[in-house]
Amino acid sequence: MAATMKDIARVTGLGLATISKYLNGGTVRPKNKKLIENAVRDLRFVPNEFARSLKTSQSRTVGVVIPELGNQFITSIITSMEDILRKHDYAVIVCDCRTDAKREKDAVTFLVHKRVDGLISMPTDTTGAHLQPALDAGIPIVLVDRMLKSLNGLVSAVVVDNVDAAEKATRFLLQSGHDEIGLILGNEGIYTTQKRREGYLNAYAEFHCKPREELIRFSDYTMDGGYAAMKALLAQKTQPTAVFVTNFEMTLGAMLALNEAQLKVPDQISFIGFDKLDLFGAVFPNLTLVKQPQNAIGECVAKQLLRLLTDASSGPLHQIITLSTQLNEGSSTRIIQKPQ
Amino acid sequence: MAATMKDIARVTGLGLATISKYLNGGTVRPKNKKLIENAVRDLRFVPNEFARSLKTSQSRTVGVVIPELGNQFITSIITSMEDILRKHDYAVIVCDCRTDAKREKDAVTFLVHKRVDGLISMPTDTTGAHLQPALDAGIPIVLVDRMLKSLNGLVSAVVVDNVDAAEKATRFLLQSGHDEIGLILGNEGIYTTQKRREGYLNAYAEFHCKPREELIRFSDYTMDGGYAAMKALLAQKTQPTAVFVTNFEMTLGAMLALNEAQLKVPDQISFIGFDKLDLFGAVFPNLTLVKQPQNAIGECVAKQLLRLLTDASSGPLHQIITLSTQLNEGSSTRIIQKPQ
DNA sequence: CTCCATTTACGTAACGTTTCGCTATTGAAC
DNA sequence: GTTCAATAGCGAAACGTTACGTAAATGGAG
Repeated sequence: MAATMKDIARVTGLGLATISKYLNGGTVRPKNKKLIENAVRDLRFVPNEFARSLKTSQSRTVGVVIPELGNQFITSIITSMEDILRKHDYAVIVCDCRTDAKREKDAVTFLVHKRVDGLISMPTDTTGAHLQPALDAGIPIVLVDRMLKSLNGLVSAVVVDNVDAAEKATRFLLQSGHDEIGLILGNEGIYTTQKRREGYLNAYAEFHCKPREELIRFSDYTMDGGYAAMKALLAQKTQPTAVFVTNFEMTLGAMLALNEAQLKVPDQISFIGFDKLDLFGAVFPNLTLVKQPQNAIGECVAKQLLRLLTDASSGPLHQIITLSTQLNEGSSTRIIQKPQ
Repeated sequence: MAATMKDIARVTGLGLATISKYLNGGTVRPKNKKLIENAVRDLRFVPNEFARSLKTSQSRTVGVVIPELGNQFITSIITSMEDILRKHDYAVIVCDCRTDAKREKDAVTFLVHKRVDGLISMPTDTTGAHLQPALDAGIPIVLVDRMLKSLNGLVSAVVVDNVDAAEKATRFLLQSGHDEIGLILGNEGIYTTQKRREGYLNAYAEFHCKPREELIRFSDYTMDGGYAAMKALLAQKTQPTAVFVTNFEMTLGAMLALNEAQLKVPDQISFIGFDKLDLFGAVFPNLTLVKQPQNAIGECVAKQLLRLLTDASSGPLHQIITLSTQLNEGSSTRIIQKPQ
């Protein structure tokens, strides 16, 4: 049915190898070039990717394993990533593992079997064990948002400067006179959790003081988790005068808890959230929040992977790239007089 | 490097065809079965999908073309769809076309060249012109959420009963005594827009009356669009006593406009939104809204495509499947005494 | 122990590319 | 009109499967 290179060869009277050369950007005599171009058009020839893949061992396909497609932070990264990769003729296979270790492992195996050329992973655990099959197969890997120290040197990663992000937010609150700053973090074992905690403590250290332990709540990066953590903070005898929440979903949950408790922001409590997404504009206008550069992250991941996929020579193979965040000042924080 | 079937044949002393037969579920003598299984394990044999695809002309891959990955309604459909397809060993290539006709067309061409076995499309226009390359290539297509009448019989589709959905919502408001019900729709040319408008008018007809034309606002299914449309409704001399907004993003935008106008829901205005997503739970608890069965849609799409991909015989090839919606009563509407 | 109907095994030819190692062609310089 | 680099073109052998058509092995019946 569909035309093959053989047909082109027959029609043009040229050899198979010549057609192949032309199609792959090689130079052929102008006369033959015309000949081939006409035949390609007339026969509606489209190269068979299967045969090409078989010969070259490349699928021009990359796999993406993420914990949750419903997460806007993630989809906004994927959008810009996919855009770039597709421009370079790479297809993106998305696997949602629903924050489940088994599904995550299965997804990687699935993708390795599909013979993707590269893998992008936002790991749900801290070991990175699920990546072993890809590592064994020699498939280049780029981690997103979360490092896995055990895989240092074996994979690339694109993360944000989490320490700095948390430091900036916390410092901002401290400078405004707050000293009882609640901190709502994700799961204790996760990279971003640890870094953000570190930044928070650094800021306190700058001000030569230490936060009460009870101000730091580990949660799980979900809306419900954020809600519960905020409730717990409010239930304490000494309520915090400000709260810093460290991801999008928990920010929503925490705000819900504040609304329920009828606490006015910023009059009764100051608030800094995380991740600037369109949505916030609608529901909580003017929240002060830490803005991660999702587009830049997506682009960076795509470019990093393309580099690994093409010139495997230039520079050190694997890199850790750290992007910086911004503190977007809204009107959800206020300056207080510290009662002395 | 990697083991091939030839290696298995050599190690076991069996023929190539026998190995192939076993791998494809054929019966071999128990003794040979053991032999092969051992060899497969020892050599870590994994079938080469490239070669397989070349022979069978199947990629075991499906393409998905959507207008916007950031849209939660869409991602929730994709999540359940991808789950099922992957279980059947199909990879899902996602192409976000950003509601852009050119990108949409390019995406389809890209996927056809990648030789996907099937295509899932949520069309951004009403012509379906972008699907031509897939149609030409004989690739089965399943439309999601939006029908294209011009393609009737050529593609399958999974939609919800939009007429009924709008009818229920509007009827509910009419029964509560409202007769000035604002309606915020999407782009005028789109399938869902037309159907939802139809349902709204049907409900009015049941009550033997007609809405004022100015109550019906066409917008564009974006948050900003919803915001503007709501503003426009509120700017009219006769303000509606209730509003029905017909998608998720516009619901957010409309609520924002209400908040800004300091209108209390439902005391000053009754409100029915669209699409029940986790998020609403947090930001506008207890909104009355039309709930579309995203999971069921995703499942249905996946199953429909799998049917087209496998037993191409059973039943009529292409089907239009209509799922029903639910009206989730919250507390954003109230019964009013119609001033007589 | 033979025979025959069933199973199971196998050799081989595709599938449509890319690439290696040559040979043929080209055209500028003499 | 030769000669010689340089450039283009070519034949054929892979890549690793599947599937067709036939050949061989099996084992119950006679």
